[in-house]
Amino acid sequence: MPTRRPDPARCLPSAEAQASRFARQREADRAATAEDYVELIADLIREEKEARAVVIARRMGVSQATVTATVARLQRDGLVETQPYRGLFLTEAGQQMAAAARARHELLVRFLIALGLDAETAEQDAEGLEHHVSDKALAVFGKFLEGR
Amino acid sequence: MPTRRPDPARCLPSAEAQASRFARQREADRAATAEDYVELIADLIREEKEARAVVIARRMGVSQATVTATVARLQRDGLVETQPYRGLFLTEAGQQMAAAARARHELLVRFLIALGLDAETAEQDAEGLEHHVSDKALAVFGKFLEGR
DNA sequence: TGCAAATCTTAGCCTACACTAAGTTTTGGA
DNA sequence: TCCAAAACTTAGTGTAGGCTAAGATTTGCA
Ligand SMILES: [Mn+2]
Ligand SMILES: [Mn+2]
Ligand SMILES: [Mn+2]
Ligand SMILES: [Mn+2]
Repeated sequence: MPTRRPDPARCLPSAEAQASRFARQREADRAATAEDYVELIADLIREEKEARAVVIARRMGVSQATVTATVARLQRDGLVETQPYRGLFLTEAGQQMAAAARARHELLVRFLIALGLDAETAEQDAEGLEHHVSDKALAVFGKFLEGR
Repeated sequence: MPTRRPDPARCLPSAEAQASRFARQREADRAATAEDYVELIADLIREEKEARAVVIARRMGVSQATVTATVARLQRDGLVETQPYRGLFLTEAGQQMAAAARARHELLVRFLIALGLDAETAEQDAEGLEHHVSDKALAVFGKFLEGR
């Protein structure tokens, strides 16, 4: 009987490796709200010329007070600038984050649809997956799309 | 010049549709910690006969105090039972959640690797993606795996 | 042009999930 | 057997991201 290597799927990773995966996850979680906001702000500016807090509240499904608080954090973090009653604006950093978020979002949606998922589910899933997919995985998805 | 339908990718979804996607996302986010804990607890029980809080702290990369607090919530939510100095146990509901989490996790890893991603990145990404992938998407991934 | 409605802010509250520091309890080995 | 180390809990703190209710400011239209 040959000594068989344990099935990797049935074998725990080292504590350190696992801990660092979870730590990276927590990182991504913390960044997710910022990404969704700047992506939405960029979309609104492109499609409707301005990004008003009311509209963001409506589209995020959240109260206006929550938007005020969240935007204050985004401003503190140098992603957004505000002029009350005049909408929100993205800083350079905010525009870069928005562009990256949009690219990830759209690639994911195209990938999921190419695999046979319906459009609405693809959009729904992409909204969450986009924050947890690595650049390496995105590259692999892109390659899949190219190869039909 | 034919009237052309707007490119869906360049067109905002309705406020209601978008809000409900984000709401679903927030749901998934809230469930993620519980899923990771019960999955880990199940793995530890299977691989090491018991799931001690210390070990969970080490593997989650988190303090023991954090584990105490989180486990209290899991217990409150009927997923886990505890006997101090004797490890953690899963309730029926906890076992079901763990099994589902494990299945999603493993399918995702196999899928990512099949697409050409390296194993470590696949594991890293799966740890986050697993909480945001719908059953429909998983079904599609499974089909892809079957078709080689 | 003036005021009602829309927009935005403030105040006060809550939960989840992190942390450190300082206990308490259990266990196992000399 | 007993005591030091390991395991666990408690207390106190902080931030993110939600909420409602109430107040302030601006806008637009009658
Ligand atoms: Mn998103
Ligand atoms: Mn998005
Ligand atoms: Mn996970
Ligand atoms: Mn997992």
